Amino acid sequence: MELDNIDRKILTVLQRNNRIANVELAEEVGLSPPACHKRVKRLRDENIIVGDVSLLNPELTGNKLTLLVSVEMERDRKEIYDAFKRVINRSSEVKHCYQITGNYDFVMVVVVPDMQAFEEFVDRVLHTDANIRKFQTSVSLRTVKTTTEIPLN
Amino acid sequence: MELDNIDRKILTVLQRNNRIANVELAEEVGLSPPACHKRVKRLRDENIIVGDVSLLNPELTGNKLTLLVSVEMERDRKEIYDAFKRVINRSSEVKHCYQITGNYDFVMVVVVPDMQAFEEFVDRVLHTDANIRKFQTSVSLRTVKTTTEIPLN
DNA sequence: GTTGAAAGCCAGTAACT
DNA sequence: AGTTACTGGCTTTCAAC
Repeated sequence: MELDNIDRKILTVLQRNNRIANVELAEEVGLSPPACHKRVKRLRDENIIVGDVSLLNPELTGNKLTLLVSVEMERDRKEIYDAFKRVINRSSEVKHCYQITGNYDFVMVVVVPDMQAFEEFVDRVLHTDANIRKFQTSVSLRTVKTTTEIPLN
Repeated sequence: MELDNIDRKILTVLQRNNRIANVELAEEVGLSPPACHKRVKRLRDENIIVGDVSLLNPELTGNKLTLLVSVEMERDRKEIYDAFKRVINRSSEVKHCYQITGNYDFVMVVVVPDMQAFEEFVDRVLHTDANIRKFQTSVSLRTVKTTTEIPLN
């Protein structure tokens, strides 16, 4: 599926504000409301837009600690990796997880209310997995930037 | 501001789907539509909900490369850090950036269309900053997980 | 907090270019 | 692809409880 200029305009707007009225959006991108509506529908149907969500103020939620955990597995075996991925996806503490090249195999961002909750996470997810050789944790002092926006130029 | 159980229910739903009709949301959380509507309005007014956005399929946008870059600064000076943070916030390639403890000072997730774009980013943001001692890049083979949801329990 | 009602705007469809 | 025209439904607000 190809995105033309109007699609990109639509997506740029919706990535910042998806509660905009279709009539407004239509005007911003230079289309009639139904034409705009059809495009948005198509973008959703074709899974260009995969979700529509509210973002919460992280400071107001009581989740105060952000940690970065690098993980090295024992062996580069697919089943081992897949099992680990499954656990990660079930763990609500894990905000992001990337499989990477280099000294470590995974890096993840973990958000918890406090250190005790992190220790519980470590016990539950990391210490029980025999396939993890080692992991290294850094404390995040501050989230400098985090965005859901993908630039479309 | 305190969140009660109903607020948390509302936020849990809206973090997954903010296009739900107010009537439906009201039913899910066990309120009348006007009462529910007032709460959602309050949550937005009080900046508990900080944004409402569409999420795009990262695979369909032409941004194909995700890299993790760890950065070590020359000195731990606030002005140096602040200048760096400003550059990061202006760089649309940077999706996330955390200031951390440990060997490195920052870790960031950079998304670009290709390696050439990453090299341009390195030249523009990293090589021109005399306050950066070194940086280390890992290629992300796969995004195992990424979520905007904050657990509210 | 609730119900009920009213207003207006918008989403979503239809018919057509 | 695009438009205009329509309508059913929803948001949003209000009053009264």
